[in-house]
Amino acid sequence: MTSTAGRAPDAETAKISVAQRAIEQIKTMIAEGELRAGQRLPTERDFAAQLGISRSSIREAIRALTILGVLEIRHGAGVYVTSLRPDDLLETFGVVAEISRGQTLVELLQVRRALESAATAAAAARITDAELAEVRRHLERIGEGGSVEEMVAADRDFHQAIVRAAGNETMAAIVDGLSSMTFRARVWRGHHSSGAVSRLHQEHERIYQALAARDPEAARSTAATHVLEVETWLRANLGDD
Amino acid sequence: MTSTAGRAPDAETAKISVAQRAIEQIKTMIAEGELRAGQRLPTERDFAAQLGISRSSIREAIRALTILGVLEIRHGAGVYVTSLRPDDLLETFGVVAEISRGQTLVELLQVRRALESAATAAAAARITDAELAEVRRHLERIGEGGSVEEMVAADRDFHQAIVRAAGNETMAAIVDGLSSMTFRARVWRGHHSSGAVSRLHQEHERIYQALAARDPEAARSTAATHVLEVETWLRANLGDD
DNA sequence: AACAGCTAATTGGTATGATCACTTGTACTT
DNA sequence: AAGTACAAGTGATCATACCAATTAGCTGTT
Repeated sequence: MTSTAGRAPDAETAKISVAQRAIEQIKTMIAEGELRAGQRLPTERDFAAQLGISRSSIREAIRALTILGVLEIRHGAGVYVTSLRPDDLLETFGVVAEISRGQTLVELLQVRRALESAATAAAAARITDAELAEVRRHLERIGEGGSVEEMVAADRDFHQAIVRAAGNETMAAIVDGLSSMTFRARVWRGHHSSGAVSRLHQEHERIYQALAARDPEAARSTAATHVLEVETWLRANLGDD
Repeated sequence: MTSTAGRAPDAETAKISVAQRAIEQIKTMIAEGELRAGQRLPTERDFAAQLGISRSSIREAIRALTILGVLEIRHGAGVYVTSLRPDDLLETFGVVAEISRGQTLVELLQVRRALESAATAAAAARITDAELAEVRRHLERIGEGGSVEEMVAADRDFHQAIVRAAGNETMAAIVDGLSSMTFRARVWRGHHSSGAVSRLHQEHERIYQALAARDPEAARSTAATHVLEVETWLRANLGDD
């Protein structure tokens, strides 16, 4: 993929489909700066003719790259290259979390543990008062109780605000994709039915205190502990799949 | 009939495209176990009729999910659900690394630093003698010199073997996608022209020693230092984009 | 009966053209 | 001058035909 794109045109690309080749061509155009962020592509009809393939094929290529967050389609207006920023490109990452089951969910949480603890530590070192206040607001939303949906949304916003404060958009996009809403809901429901919600509250509070104290090491360990709690819960409830 | 009648009058699925709805339906079928790993889907013609859409549309949906690593198409044989394992689902992750530039590359390295240091620490705690020997082999391949391509391949194999030894396939797949071959080549060429290759060698050696000593903390810090070295180099050479 | 090779049915891949739906710019109306 | 209506451009969907790869079944030989 990386290596074969630019080189030997015949050997590698001979057997793959027309649409696949079109995908590679467009990717190469972007990688080499021929197509830039925000730029408009030729119309489907023109582009198909230009590449010597049918409209069906170029459409498949365009849709594939749209799925990957590289292109954006505006009905009636044309096809454009996205901003190519991490949050565009990593949107599909969430699909993994959505359809993963069993052991893979545990593995995903381990990834989240590594990333979120690093991000929370970084956030502690550079978070602004305004950002910290926002984190506080989400924390209080969680404490207010309410429907599971509201709790889940507040929970996500809490962690998202922290990770964003770390100043690494790429990491934020990945962490965000790692935990789907349906999975978060499962965790909350599970903790609710077992009366363990207070434990989550405590952990959130500790994370906030570490951030407020601008203590990276405390932030790192409290964040890791929090994800680990979810991890442990999941291991004990894997039978539900 | 399939979509609008079956569920709530969702404002969500009202405006999205036919193909997009088909994608969601297939994903839901997989998430709910209606479609299992390795299972075969109806033929394009049957499936299209079943969902009440055209073959073109179902094809777009199928291709999109193929790109995401969820489905696998076998020409003449049918469409199948993949293993749904992380290495299938995260293959597209590499696209981000391929087309990223500038600041995003730095951010990607920071993600890699967090993940690879965690994975290397885990590997130190559980690596087998056989796995350690494999790591050693790749390390010696790097030391032997040779073409840049060979060095790059050996470098990738070295890190890959370590991350795999951590026992988390998901993390391994992500880390693997984080560093494209073209980027690795850039790093090696850059260090070669500045005579700093020996620094990379030293770092690799230290990582290996930490693994051989089964010392997780040493493994964590040596791995982090190594990625940080690349990170620092990149910051100083961002003008090349 | 067992096996090899060929044939035909099955199924995905591509192409084409028609038609629908959305966006945008422009000319017209008020 | 502002707003509206229209028309051109462009993506969305569909239907159909034909090409290409695979698979299963048949045929023929041994």
